[in-house]
Amino acid sequence: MLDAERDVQARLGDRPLDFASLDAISNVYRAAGTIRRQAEREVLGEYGLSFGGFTILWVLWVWDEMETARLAEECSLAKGTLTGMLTTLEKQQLVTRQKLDSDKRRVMVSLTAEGLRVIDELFPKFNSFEGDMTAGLSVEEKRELARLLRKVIINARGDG
Amino acid sequence: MLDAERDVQARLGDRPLDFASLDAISNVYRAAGTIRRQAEREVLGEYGLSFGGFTILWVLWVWDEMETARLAEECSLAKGTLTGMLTTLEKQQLVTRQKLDSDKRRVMVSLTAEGLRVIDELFPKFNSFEGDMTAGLSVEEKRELARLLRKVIINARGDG
DNA sequence: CCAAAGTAGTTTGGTACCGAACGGATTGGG
DNA sequence: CCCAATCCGTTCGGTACCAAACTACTTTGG
Repeated sequence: MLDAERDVQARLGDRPLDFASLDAISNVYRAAGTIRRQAEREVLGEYGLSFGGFTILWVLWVWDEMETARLAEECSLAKGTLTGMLTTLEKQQLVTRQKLDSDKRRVMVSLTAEGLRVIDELFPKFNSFEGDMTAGLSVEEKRELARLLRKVIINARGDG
Repeated sequence: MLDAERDVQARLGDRPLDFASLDAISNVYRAAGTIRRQAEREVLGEYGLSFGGFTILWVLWVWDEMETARLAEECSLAKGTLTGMLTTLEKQQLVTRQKLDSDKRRVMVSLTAEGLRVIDELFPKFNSFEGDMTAGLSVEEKRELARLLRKVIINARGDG
């Protein structure tokens, strides 16, 4: 148990709360925040990328190009947020925007050659960092972790 | 499998990457982001609280009062960030700051009566939301999820 | 046709959040 | 003592992020 979990138990253990859900969801946050900061410091900082910016490059790497609406969805960002981040990435010359001929409201985003070079070099480093973050877990445990989180994600999306 | 996971596999499956770690860590983020937004919309919004602000109130609820350095650590925030958020919470009259007599650089933070009232009313709602987010998981699975995340958290802290 | 409704991305205003620089308070070696 | 190093919280400059208002474009119904 983490110190925090123990203290919560000591302080609130007599209340009619759902502690199993509490610990699970609290730890999702603790994990995400801690990993994010660690990633920005150890891996992304030297490339001048935020975690969000990295995610955009990664998504474009996997899918080649994508319209902004879908990209915002994939990156779990509000569309207004994505606009700003794409502007930042455009200034860094890592992505380009192009209006669609078929519908001039829409915008297609893709990696530049430099963007491709960066994510090609960076992603293996990031993946190795992911390995470090899951050190001590067996492959089966990693899969189980991914599986359980998948259920949580679907629940969270469902009510949206 | 989530669509995103499937597409990654299709696109990068032939590369020498650690996919078990990739899926596990990616899903930690997806889950955290999705839950956070959902929580702010469904539970915290009506109280005018951000997720971070709520976390501060929650920590103070469990520990009664806390110095800023420890509070920042518990909430996974940079100390500069905490200063701003405490100012917001002070304006909302939910917390108070008090310099220590023994060391005038230090600041003790505690809930106001109103802050206590709010978190007392809000936390059960939030805990019920946590239950919704883990619907479909057995108690054992929730514990397993918390356990696996705990290992990740410790790894992430360790290198810091 | 064309106006009204709908859709897509951007702009805006505000909070959250970080790292680095700052300034007051404390502590320790000489 | 004393001042230099250290320690704390705050301030500062900048990005990330959201929701809501806005603008430009497309679709639809009469």
